[in-house]
Amino acid sequence: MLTHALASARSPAGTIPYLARTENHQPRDLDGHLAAAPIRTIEERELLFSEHDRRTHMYRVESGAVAVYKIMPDGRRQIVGFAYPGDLIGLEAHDTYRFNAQAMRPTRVRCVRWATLQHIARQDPEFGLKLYDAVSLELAAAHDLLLATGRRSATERVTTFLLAMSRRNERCDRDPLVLDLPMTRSDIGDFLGLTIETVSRTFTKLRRQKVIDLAQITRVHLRDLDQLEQLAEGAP
Amino acid sequence: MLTHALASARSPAGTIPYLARTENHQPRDLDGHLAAAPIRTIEERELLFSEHDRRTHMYRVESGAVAVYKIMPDGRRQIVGFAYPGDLIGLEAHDTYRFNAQAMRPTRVRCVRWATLQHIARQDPEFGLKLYDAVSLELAAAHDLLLATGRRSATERVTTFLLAMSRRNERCDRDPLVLDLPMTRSDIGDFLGLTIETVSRTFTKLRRQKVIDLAQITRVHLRDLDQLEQLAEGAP
DNA sequence: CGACGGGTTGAGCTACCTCAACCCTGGTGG
DNA sequence: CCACCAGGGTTGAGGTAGCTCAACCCGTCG
Repeated sequence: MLTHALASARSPAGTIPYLARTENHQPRDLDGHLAAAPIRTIEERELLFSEHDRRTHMYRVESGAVAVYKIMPDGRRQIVGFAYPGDLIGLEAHDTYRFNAQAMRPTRVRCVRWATLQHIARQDPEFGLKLYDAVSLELAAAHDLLLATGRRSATERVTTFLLAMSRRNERCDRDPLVLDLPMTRSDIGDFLGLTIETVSRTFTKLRRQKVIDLAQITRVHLRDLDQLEQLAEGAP
Repeated sequence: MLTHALASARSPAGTIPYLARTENHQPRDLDGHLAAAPIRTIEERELLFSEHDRRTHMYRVESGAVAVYKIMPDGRRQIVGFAYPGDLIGLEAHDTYRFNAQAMRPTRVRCVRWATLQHIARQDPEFGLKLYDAVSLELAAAHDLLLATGRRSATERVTTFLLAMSRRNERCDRDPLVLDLPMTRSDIGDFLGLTIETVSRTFTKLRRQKVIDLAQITRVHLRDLDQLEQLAEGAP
């Protein structure tokens, strides 16, 4: 779906070897089916589906943005990814959904019944392999997130996140220096494993260092990409 | 491959909803092919493959144990999983390996050329779906690890790890109360995102609390499963 | 206008990291 | 056979990054 966000392709190949260069291509045949698939509209904060729901559909985000997360028994929340237009949700094989998916803003998704996908895959072996490829991308994204959060400083996490968002913009032919962050500080924190306070402090620190600008809360301008990359790799 | 380790199935369904109950089943057809596949023997510390190597094979561990990890530019290491007998390695679609795989002890693996797998999948749609299922399991395992390490205390991480190992034993019809840990403290630390010192201290704390016994370094006896589970969920 | 949700900022605390000493075991070689 | 060494593990003391708690700000909505 989206932790692709953390995959960076800005750097020359090999510079950040631990961040896989995952792209958000979907199987071509899938595209065909999705073009015709019905659209469902969900409002801000509305759930697309919940954990343990019977897994009926696979979705592709058309517009808006969706947070995918789990709630732990003690109430803590781990966001495993943000899905943007073009991203797939609910792809992995399981008879129930393993996450909650909640719209961060008004969102439209195309819905494909899982049974349909399975049916196609049984007829067309290539399609099955495409599904396999798509989940592999998800897996790479999950590993990227794992590396991005494991034993790294708040600054490293936040800058990695910003660079990933920038990279996503680039892929979608949008300005890689101007980020629109539909998620709250709390969302970012629950994604990166930080508290809202630490996220906030890190943003202001970056602003003071003239690495970013915070015109509005949801709008971040990247001022110094080079230093941002330095910071993401652990520079002081 | 193996972060399945962190999937717990000991608890009644729903008790630890954030730990998916992933099993280490492989596609049945795959089993057939693996039974006939050639065996490669690797010594302790030897690399099965390295990151960026051309991905030629998929492996199944027959005996021994393998650590799968990435090295970050600053030298830190993140282990993404431990592969035990029955586990698959190098399953995900990518033209190069995305990790290093190193034997933690003398190990035998069966090797299947990726081209062969692909060939079969093109002929037999069911097989493609099996691959898809298998990667989905990997994905679930990666998410489990993400939840296990994200913003949780050292005690929670270590106990979760121990319970996962116990669960693995149970699946393999071995004593779930006696764990054989082939990995060093450093390995455990790099897996859970902790330093060796913290891992060590946590072990001795658990020993003092009579939750575990440490007969030998590589052998852990679980004394109080209930409390272990309490601790894994965040009890003081 | 007040209430509320989200964000920022500050002060203090604590869990974990760092650094350093020490122990134990197994292997090697004189 | 024992001395030595190296690698892994444990334990302690001290430092610090990020968490907690709390106050405050600001924009929005009723």
